[in-house]
Amino acid sequence: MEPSIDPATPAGRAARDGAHGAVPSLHVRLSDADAIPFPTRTVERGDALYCAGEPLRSLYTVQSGCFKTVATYPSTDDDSAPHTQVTGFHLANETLGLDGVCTSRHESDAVALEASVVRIMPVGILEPLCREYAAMQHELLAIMSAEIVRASRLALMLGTMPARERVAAFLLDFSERLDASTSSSGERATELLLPMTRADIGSYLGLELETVSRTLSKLQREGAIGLNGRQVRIVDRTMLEHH
Amino acid sequence: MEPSIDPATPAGRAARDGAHGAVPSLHVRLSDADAIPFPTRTVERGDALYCAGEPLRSLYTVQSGCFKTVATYPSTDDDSAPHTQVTGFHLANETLGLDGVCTSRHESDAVALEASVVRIMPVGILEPLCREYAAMQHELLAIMSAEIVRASRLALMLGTMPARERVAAFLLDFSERLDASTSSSGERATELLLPMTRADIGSYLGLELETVSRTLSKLQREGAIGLNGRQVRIVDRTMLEHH
DNA sequence: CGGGGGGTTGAGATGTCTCAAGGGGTGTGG
DNA sequence: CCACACCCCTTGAGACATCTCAACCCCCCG
Repeated sequence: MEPSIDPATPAGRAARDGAHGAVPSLHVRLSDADAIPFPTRTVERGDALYCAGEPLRSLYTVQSGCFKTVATYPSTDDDSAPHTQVTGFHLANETLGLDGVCTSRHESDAVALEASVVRIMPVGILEPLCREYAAMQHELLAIMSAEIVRASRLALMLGTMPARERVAAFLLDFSERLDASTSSSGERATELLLPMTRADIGSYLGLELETVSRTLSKLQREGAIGLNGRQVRIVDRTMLEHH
Repeated sequence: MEPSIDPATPAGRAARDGAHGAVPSLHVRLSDADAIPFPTRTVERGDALYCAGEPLRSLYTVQSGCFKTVATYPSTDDDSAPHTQVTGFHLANETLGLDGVCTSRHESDAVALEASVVRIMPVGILEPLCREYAAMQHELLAIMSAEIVRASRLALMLGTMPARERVAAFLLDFSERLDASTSSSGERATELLLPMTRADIGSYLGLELETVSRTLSKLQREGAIGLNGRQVRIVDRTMLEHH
């Protein structure tokens, strides 16, 4: 029995083409909802949009700003500190709360990394709406599916890549999504202002903050990026992509 | 027909019950589809149910047997070997293909680890059906959400746990799901017959197969498990859970 | 001015990987 | 029926990446 995963099949290539070089991303906007007058809410930097365990009332689309989602996981029951990890960063036009649908409770905390605005889409309204409009239902399913893919890619990255590649992939992905969020489609952002700390990045990438810092410094020394605190300039994109 | 997300629906409960302490899991059955005469298909051990890149025609529910899903990811474009990883194992009553909805193409390969039977649910039928029946729509959303949670937990595990905890969590999760799949609810399976190789486990857990082997051996020496090739007996559950 | 959060960098500890050898099983062809 | 090949698993020893601990800096804010 040979599982025979053929990386050269047309099918395999097609799948990868959509993936780009970088990692997760693939957030999608619930565009059909644009026409609907959902209310918005402002969240200050450091405040939680929702917390793990709270009943799920709504899904949220980021209008402006940036969030991190943080999952907490008991340290296999008792004793010491529970495992905790940043499971994602969410920029404008991306949707938050999808992981809570299954249990009707939020599975993670969503914390604003800067002053942000979200559009509130109550699930009690969203579901009937989706039953009415096929396109909308399909889009919701697509968004959820994309989130599955995003999480799987994160897992793949955490399972297979060394620190350098993880950080590089993170930067590339972030720049792409920054571009997508400003809808200045075409070229990608080359000047990034990271709204999160090194510790956040490390948590997301499965690294210690020192490792993140060191890796960024090394990328700078090698001329791949410019670095000034949270200001990052992507100097040599191919250097980040190829290895 | 209950439009809102109700934590007390059978689907909701099923989803939560699967969560438990261990890691991923959280597969749910599309129970409402039981009444519908979807066709089935038999897949021989080692054969692919679908491959990455293929257009998404159907979702599949495992009737019997076991699958692994394998994601391939180009090594940041060119040069050497592409990253590849087992992103999940799927037992009876669990649903396959969810990650393909967003792109209408499968994102990974699904390979049978033993002779298996699946129920085929064409998306072209499933979506209209869900528009008709609120409960079914909700259940599909819940399943997809559960898959997001599962993938996030895997990422969390890969990002934060040492080898020993990963292997222990894997065994506990597998035993729980084995129990769930045989619907002998209540107590959990204590005697496991793993259908996958050490390499598969390692790929899934972000470890080398040698590390998996060593870790299993150590767990055996310490009296937490009994080990005989792919036959695993869980001797001391708390030893696996608590650190 | 003092304190605290965030960031950088160094040096040693350590867990996992890598490379290598060897031991069963099982299927197949002589 | 044996022999061989192949896959899977186990175990060892050294290499290496990342973690851990620690010191220090900067900046902002009270």
